[in-house]
Amino acid sequence: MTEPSRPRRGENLDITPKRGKPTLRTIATIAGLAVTTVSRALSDAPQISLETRQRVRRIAGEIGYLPDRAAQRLKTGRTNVIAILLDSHEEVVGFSTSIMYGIAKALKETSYHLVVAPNFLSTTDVEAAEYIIRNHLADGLIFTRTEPLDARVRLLLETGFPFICHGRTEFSTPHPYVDYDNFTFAYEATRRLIAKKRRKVAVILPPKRLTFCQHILHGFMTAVREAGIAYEIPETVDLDTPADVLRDFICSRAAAPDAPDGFICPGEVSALAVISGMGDTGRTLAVDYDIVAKETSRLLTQLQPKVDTIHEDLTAAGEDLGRMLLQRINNVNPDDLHLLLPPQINFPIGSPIPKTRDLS
Amino acid sequence: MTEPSRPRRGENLDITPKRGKPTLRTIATIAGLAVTTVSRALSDAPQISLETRQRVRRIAGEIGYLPDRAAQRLKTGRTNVIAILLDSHEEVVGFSTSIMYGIAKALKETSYHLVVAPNFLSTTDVEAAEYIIRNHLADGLIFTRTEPLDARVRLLLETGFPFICHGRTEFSTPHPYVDYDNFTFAYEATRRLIAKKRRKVAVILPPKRLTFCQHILHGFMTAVREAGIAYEIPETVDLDTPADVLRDFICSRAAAPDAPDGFICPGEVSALAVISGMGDTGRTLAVDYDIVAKETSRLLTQLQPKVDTIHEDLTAAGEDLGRMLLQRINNVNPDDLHLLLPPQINFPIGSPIPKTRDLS
DNA sequence: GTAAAAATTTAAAACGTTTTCATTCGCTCA
DNA sequence: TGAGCGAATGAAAACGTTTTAAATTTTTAC
Repeated sequence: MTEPSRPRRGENLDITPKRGKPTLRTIATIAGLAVTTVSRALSDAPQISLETRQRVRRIAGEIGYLPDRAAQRLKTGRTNVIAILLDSHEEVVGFSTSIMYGIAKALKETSYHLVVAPNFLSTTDVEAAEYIIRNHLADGLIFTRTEPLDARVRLLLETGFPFICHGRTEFSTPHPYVDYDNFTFAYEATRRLIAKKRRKVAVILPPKRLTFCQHILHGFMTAVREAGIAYEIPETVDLDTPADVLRDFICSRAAAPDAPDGFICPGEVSALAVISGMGDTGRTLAVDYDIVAKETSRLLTQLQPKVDTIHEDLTAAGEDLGRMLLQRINNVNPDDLHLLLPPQINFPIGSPIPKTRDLS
Repeated sequence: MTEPSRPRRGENLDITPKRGKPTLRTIATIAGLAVTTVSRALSDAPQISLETRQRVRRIAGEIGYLPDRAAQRLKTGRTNVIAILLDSHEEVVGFSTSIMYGIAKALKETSYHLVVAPNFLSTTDVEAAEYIIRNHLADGLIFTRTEPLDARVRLLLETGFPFICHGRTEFSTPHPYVDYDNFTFAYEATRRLIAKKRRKVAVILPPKRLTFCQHILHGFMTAVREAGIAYEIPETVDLDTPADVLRDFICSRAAAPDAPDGFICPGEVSALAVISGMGDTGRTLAVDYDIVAKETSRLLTQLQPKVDTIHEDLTAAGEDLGRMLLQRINNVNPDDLHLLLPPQINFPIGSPIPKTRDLS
């Protein structure tokens, strides 16, 4: 047996690891400590003496140490990533971008990163969620536009994978969500039109399968019934209908003698389509008819003669989504992770309204 | 020497690893092979016999094996991730979303994921790029809205980190890019207005620091000079100006006796602002003035009396960006990774134009 | 002054891959 | 027959962490 090739203590002077980046071992060698101790010192473990902790921190800072995420992830099983199912539809201007911007804001000072899940394209949203769980691509998942019995929610509840969604569902098991109070949006929007003496109001609803369609419908119907006025709910178009199709529909409808003289538009594009369609048949906004629109960007601001708007702050929603998902990952009770964001009404409202009547 | 403790073939029946997920070892045990061989078989290494290869593949499929990305990443140093610096501005409708959608499309069948870099928010874009390089957060980087001497490009060229950008620069070192032919856009747009007998044309330029501002200006000036007509370049507003401010500007300008009767709008929001502003002072589109707008969503389609548009397909650009970045990561020569996307002109053009005169 | 207890530190074994280097096995060729 | 060869497989060492269990030092208690 020849001399063992293992270097004795201090013998290995080549501190720099293969790839050039400093590792725990680099710090350990410099400080004359064990890797274990360094690891503990950096993660504020209890047993490390204050002096050692500070010295390790200082060295780490000086040599620009950054933990290797892959190694951490391999060891701990945590990815430090949250994923979002990116929506392909873009009828609400800047929808996904605003949400993502907000999420990124919430993740800013954490160790988490945001990955965009390759959901769309010949894959359903459920399959995308499945993909994320199976590959353990993230520690948590965010998605939007929920349905009452959303298949994604069902899957995630079954597997116990942490998630939060933008929009409510009707599952009996509670789960985290952030939603916008679309009931109040629709209720106040409708009352505004009624206050402006409009006598037949119409609402452009979101696709029926989406939960928030029910909320808007509910708010709309409540106001309409309270006032006892005529109303109209177009069946052949919805909020996701391309602008030109929607406009053509409005055009044809405007020609009829019983055409509505008030419109609730829960999206800026639909508002533009209505204005354009009505304009084509000689109707003037604020004279012959009125609109209350949901505003999510600065698109409508000041643009038209005067459109009443109710604002929905999607970036704020994104920030809440990110923050609350992190809480969920840290085992906060889902019952404490419900948030209903209030509409920001950009016109004077009349009599006080009953508060949040739609929370089941 | 005592009996070695290594289990004999088939002796270790505890196939399932701690975390429940099948690993290479699971397959190896089932197949009675070494982990090495399994790894090779799955990665199509040359020395493995066809029979073994097929058997391993079959078993892997049956037990639902998925490689652990963290382990691969730790071992190989490759992250299998590409990052995008998300732009916070959203004056071009759906800009970021469309690009990301395209990138995701390009990444679809690869092992790559897309992460959104936490760039914005009290951090400059350069710092965001630095962060990504230092943390080795991704194998490649995508960003948009380049400047002629873009600080991000400079940094990335220096460090040799793979990247591709949307927009050109003026660096002498070649680097991959995808760009839209904004020269032709502006040139043809201007010629269209001239053909419509407009006698004074104005262009809403992007912020001056951006490269594509120069291209638009160049195309505009070329057409204007060829025709020898009057023109106007507003100095106080640009494409990133909020819609309401832009509209107020147009309003005030429209009142003057020397107001333009033709507008180039390289973005849909600016087109709406112009229409609104001109409308406020009693000017009618297609009668008193004309617009040629760049169209990136379906927002303007059919909406207005008749706006001439030139289309820019941002999703296609995103797809090219993703595809070409992967090529760059695989060491394709940067000189071969240049792409200039042609405008899609939605109106009849007159005489043939010289082709791509703007490529230096 | 010593034994027990507490406070620190450390060695070594994982996590699941890839990769280097060795080994086995059946052949061919002298 | 056995050296030499190529094809196929395998053992073991990494990659950079975290964690379990053990060892060391220091403090406290008597």
